[in-house]
Amino acid sequence: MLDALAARACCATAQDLADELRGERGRVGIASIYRALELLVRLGLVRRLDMGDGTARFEAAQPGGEHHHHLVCDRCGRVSQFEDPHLEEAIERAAARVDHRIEAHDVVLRGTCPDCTAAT
Amino acid sequence: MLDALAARACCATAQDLADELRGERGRVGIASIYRALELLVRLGLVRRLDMGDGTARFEAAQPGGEHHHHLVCDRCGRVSQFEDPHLEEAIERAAARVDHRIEAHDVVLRGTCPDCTAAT
DNA sequence: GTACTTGCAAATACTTTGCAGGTAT
DNA sequence: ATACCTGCAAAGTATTTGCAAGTAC
Repeated sequence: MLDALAARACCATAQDLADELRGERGRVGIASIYRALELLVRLGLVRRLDMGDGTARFEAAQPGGEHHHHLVCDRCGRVSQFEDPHLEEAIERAAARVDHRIEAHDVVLRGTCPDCTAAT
Repeated sequence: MLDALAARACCATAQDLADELRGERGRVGIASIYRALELLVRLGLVRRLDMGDGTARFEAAQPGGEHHHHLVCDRCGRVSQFEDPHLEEAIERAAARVDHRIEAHDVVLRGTCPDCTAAT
């Protein structure tokens, strides 16, 4: 049940998840959402990420260490995703060069999405 | 005056800035900090960034488009910075490949800092 | 005086916590 | 009955906004 909520498209806010679950089952407290998410994050099944809009977003962790990064539209705020093995590799190398023991990384690209560019 | 507050080491929270300014001048409202920061961000002199701890951080933008990225310690929460031209280049290439018009990017590496590794 | 900035306090998120009631074992 | 999970409501943070007072021109 808890995994089911995380197994959706791309990153969702706690509110998104609450709305979706309220459609499927009856009453769902927002607190339960946060509690479940906290657990899942601790288990490494869900990643929590911030994209500068003050609200946390959550997304299911890919099984094979596989993961994507995010594009945020400055205009409409929409978040989409992309993958780039070459970038991934460059990050690995950068991570090896610093004196921290790196375990994870986040990349966010900000700009204007095609829709908003067209709507100008 | 406003620039002076942004011209500090690495990223600072609004609260940090308020504390610092209260030491220099007398009373400073937290609201003024946010108002000044909002203005500076809009002017492109300050960058706002989130590192997943729910509180926004601010840092002065480097003049020459020069910029660094961040390392966050999972243990102590300390934030440090690093630069990597090679990574920078890889990001540029990735940005060119997506269909958004990219104007900025953030990279955060998470892991354990040397101090915390030693303290284990 | 007019226009702009300021600090305080109230308002608004978003997230976490306390608690009483319900479910499962 | 015990232990756990839930929803609601209250508490806690971080940030924004309204407003009266202060400053600059």
